[in-house]
Amino acid sequence: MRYSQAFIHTLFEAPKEAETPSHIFLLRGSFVYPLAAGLYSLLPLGHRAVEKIKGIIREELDAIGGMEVTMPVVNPAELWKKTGRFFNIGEELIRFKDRREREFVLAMTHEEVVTDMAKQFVRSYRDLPVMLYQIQTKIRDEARPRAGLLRVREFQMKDAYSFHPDFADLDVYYPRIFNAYLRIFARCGLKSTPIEADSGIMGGSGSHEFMLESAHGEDHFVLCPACGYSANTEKAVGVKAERTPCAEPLAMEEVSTPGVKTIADLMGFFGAPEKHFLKTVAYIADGSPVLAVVRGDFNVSVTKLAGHLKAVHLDYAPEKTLLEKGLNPGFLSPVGVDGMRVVFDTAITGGALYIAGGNAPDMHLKNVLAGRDFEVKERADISEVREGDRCAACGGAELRIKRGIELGHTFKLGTKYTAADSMDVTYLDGAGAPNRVVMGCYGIGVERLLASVIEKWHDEGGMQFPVSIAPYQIILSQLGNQPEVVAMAERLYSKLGAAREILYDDRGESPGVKLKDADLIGIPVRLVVSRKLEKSGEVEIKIRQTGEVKICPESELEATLEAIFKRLAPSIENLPYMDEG
RNA sequence: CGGGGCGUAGCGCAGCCUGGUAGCGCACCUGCCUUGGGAGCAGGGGGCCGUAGGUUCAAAUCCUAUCGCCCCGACCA
Repeated sequence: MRYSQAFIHTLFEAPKEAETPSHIFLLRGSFVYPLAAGLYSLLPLGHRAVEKIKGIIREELDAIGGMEVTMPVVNPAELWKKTGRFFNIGEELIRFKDRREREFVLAMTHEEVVTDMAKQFVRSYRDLPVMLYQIQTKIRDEARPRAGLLRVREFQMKDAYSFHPDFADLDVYYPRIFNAYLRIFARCGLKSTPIEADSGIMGGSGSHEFMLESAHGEDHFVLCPACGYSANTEKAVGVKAERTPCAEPLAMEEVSTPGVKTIADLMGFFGAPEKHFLKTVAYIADGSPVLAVVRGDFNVSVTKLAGHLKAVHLDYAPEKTLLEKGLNPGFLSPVGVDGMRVVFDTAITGGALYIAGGNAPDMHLKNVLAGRDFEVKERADISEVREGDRCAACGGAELRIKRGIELGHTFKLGTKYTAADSMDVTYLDGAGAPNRVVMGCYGIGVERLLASVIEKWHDEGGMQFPVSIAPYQIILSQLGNQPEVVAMAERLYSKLGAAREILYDDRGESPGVKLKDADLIGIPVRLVVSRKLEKSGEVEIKIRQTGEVKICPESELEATLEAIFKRLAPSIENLPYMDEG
């Protein structure tokens, strides 16, 4: 491609809304163009990079037996009502009616549609297992799109679905997709960290998120530096240091605390550390109020609490509801609560005295003792791990909390969508008996992956693409418009263009502009021809990621490039592969 | 949805407080010149000042409403 003919319009200055590196460089480099909040057009450079990523995904999924399909974005609401998601999902799911008043949704994933296909065509155990995938537009009306392509409302997602005769077969298949994911990210130049994720009813090792460690990530995960245990913060389990029981339990007493509500205020008021308090938070779980009690130095994990309660909807209880129940926000307490479900965190043990709310305005209770002043009927791990908690897996090291971008998610779905009360998908086994189909689902956000690569691979001057997903492998910068220089550039362009994708900067711009643009758009290998080099029959080769520069005789150029590209190709060796049995 | 910030040319900004012919840099167009790190000279095109009301002889500027965008938080099947 000749730059002079290309639809590439780089910006000297970034639009002020851009703050994260990937957002800034995608805009400046003419990769994307914003249409509205969270909605972007992919310009030619961005489009090409995304197509490269999709190519890698296709290769890896085809290699483990996947078959690509295409499914509609507009889905009949009826299908989504069958699985319950029409009702369970909030405003993120766009619903509308067509001209005949029939209800539809815009698909945010395709479990319903693909399961409907499976229901139609999977009849026999001979049809299983099977894996179908699609790379298509998904629509989610996100509350807050942000950071360019990292979180958007319309995006391409690779979604894969596997169907199995039973759980054992899914367990056998799962490592293959897990390993394919590791290869996909590695081939895009990223080191991904698979972490245990919340898998709801499935439990165990049923779900993994593949994280890229990044300061601009919006997710947090826990990592044990000693044993390698890693998990989503919401799900991660840590060892909670217990408080030592007091020798002589003092009697509970009321303390007037006008306007003192938060743990921080209370610490000041009582002159006691965080862990001496009980933090009581009121939720509404599927319509019923629930109190969650954790120690003052912990926070409630909504995920763990919802999992424990088996609740679909879990929200903070509105102040109004609390007052109706005779509860006072800011002074909540497990003491003296009747007729309401109260869940205690496992950190709250007997023997130690606590300071709790008084369940009355402007009042707290001192010297509260579990078992004496309130009953602990229900105990569960409902608190979030903290940086520095000890690892529950190896018992030794202190857990670290990292920020990251979720690149992909693998999930043993089980029978959530194939169950009788959902879409009811069965097949006949060898004995002619009906059996329930078991599913797995596996997603990757394609544009987010592009943005993640830039988050990882950039410097002050711009992007530094891995050769595997760069929109062009080579940029040929012609510096000087002397006939000999032009002739040499043209010669190289046609000769190298046969084997590589090459962007030939033939513009009449000054050298500074051309070189800055080459850096900005991050093409991995830059070739320069100039008057000086032309005279000696040489070409300059610069590698964008490393900054290495070498001068190469034109006659040796192809062999030299061959070696360079071989060296630059991302490796898929030594990844934390799962045993495929 | 809560908190904060911003809407003036494609991009970055000034002008607004104190109302009076809409400006600067980059980009773009023409010509000359120039080719190793965002060159030079000369000429030029482009804006209902987000939108709608109001105040006023007069509104980018003051008032009201509304829409949009960004950041932090909540939320994220």
